Amino acid sequence: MVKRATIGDVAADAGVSTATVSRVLNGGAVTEATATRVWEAVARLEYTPNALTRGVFAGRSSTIGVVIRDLSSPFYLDLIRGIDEVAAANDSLVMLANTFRRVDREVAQVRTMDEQRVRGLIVTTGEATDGRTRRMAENGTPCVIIARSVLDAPPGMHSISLDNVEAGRLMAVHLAGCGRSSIGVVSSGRRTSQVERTAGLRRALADLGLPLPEDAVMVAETEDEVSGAVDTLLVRGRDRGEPLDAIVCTTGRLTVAVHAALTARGIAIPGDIAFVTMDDFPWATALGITVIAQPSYQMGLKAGELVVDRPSGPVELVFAPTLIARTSCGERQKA
Amino acid sequence: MVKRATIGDVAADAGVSTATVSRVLNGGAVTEATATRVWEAVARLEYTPNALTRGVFAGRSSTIGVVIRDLSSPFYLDLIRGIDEVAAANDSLVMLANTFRRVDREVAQVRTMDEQRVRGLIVTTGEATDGRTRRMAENGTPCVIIARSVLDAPPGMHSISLDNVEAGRLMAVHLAGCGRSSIGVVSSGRRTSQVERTAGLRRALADLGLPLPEDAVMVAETEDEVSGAVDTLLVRGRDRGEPLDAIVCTTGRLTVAVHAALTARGIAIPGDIAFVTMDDFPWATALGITVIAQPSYQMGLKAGELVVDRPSGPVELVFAPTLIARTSCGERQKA
DNA sequence: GCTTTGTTTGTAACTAGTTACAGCAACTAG
DNA sequence: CTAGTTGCTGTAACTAGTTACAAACAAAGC
Repeated sequence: MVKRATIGDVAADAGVSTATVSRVLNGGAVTEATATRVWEAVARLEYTPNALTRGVFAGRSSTIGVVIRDLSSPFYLDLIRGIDEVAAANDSLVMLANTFRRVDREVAQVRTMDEQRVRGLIVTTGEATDGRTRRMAENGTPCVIIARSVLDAPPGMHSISLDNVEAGRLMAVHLAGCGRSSIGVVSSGRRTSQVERTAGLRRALADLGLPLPEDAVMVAETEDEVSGAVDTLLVRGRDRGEPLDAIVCTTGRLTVAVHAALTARGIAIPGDIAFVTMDDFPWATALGITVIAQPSYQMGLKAGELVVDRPSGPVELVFAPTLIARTSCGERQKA
Repeated sequence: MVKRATIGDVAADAGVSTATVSRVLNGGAVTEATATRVWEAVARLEYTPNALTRGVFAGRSSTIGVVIRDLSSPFYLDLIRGIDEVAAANDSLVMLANTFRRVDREVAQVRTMDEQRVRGLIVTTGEATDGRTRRMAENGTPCVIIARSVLDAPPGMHSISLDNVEAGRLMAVHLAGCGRSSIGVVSSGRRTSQVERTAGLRRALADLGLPLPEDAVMVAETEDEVSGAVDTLLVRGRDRGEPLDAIVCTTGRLTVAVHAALTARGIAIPGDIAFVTMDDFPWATALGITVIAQPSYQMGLKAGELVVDRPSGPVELVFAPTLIARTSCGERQKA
């Protein structure tokens, strides 16, 4: 095992002090002749500076920490790509952690990010680590909370989310416009984003004279629970005397499962039932699925910028969703 | 901005030396009474140890570096999930970088990983950084090359890849079994994995008495080039007097584009043309697309283990592909 | 009571860098 | 010919930890 060259080795090889080598590397005042000798030594010894040591002195590392709830979701992938774009433009790297939707892992990962003295932290959604992220912000580490708005955020603590109420409204208006009136909802849980989307949907539906009964909303935590949830929705609609003519899914994570549950029952989309879901994905075009898209890449870009630019106050950014109409709600197609 | 507590602050608060605090934190010989006082001081000051400083002393950081060519690919996402799993089990984190398929970015990112003194590096495919990864391996940083086999690997340099020839063979046997004989291939480029898949396909096809002409293979570097490539393939088949009855795609990255090109021309799958592609994906079931799956999650797991376990010699792992038959090649469906 | 032994703790050197400050040479000005 | 300014470089202190070594202390054995 070959030992790596240190700044001391370079200094000895070039016949100067470590201070001079440091100045050459970081652009201080040095003679051209000295600089040349140092650069030659750097090349000769294949010297690679130690970012850890630099970080110790600077008080923080140059990497951006990202804690993701669920890496399998395309939304998060695009978000990461946005963050990574900003990181690359700032000679930074992304330190990534996946919590697999588990609270204990979220706590551990955020703690580790703090220990790593990341230059900024981007978390989704960080309910369990609110205390630590606040403290990190106070310690000078900008924290960006994705998909949750933060009450009384201290300086350096920011939030980026989607206008979920508007997302629900877009779905309602679109479905009503397609002549649907009996709607069932599959939601993934009780976190704010899910609740807001359902609330937005319900409110807009009511405004259109189409009330959404409480029992027309089913929660499915995992993909396995989706099939049963869809069944229940179908039965309840029939019992109510208003057989379902539309299903809304409030999370992109369950789109595949809901679609599969519908087709497995021989239900035609949109012939029998209309289908709208959250988050655009590459295959949606081929499948003709109408979706509410989040500008996930742009959200990642903004999150990265908040970390890099370090605005002094707390920043709260709410992005607008857009409906991408395809054929799954029985839309009239253009020729 | 509140300054973070250091080990010195904890020592002062507990009335002991920094050495004792360090021993309490890392499990050295200390009196129970002392340990209690130190832990109380840690809690009181909300002390979070600095992983950078620890890394400086240890000579390396505790994070695993991962350089990915293209984060949009589902194959890489599963790979990362596998690596992340191992990292989490070892109190480690994943430091991620995306090269966006650009060589200059790959060089920069691998260099940065080296500067970060990552505990191990996992790269796809790292052709441009072969020299540096070899040196890193010699410096004691295990490097795992994904999707490329490494010649004369030094100790600590490993490779994980798919049996690409076998993947091609599986496609050939399956298509022949479905009665297809005139096959066109869309490939994504000239890198080894692509070439091997095509070669495996061609060899197996020849063994079955179905030669694959050179001009039945088209390269499409990007999604935009796919439509034209498919056109060319179709025309050439017709000109040859053997209209295409199957299209093979040798990369998961272009599956959507090839599928879209086919359906845009009103071509029925599998009625007019059979379709097989690489890499399984969630929607493949709904769409009935037959694929060659890579055990990407397992590959990530193994990559992570190679970094954590640091086997002494070079390790070369080749994984077997599996064909997942659905309906896109005109397979007989089970009742 | 003195030596031996073992446990606990502190001092100081070490990791690999950065930087404040001082020193020294060279050049210009008076 | 001296004084002042400027520019380059080295010394040493600093970042926040870890650890080798020595010292202090108590308990046990003789």
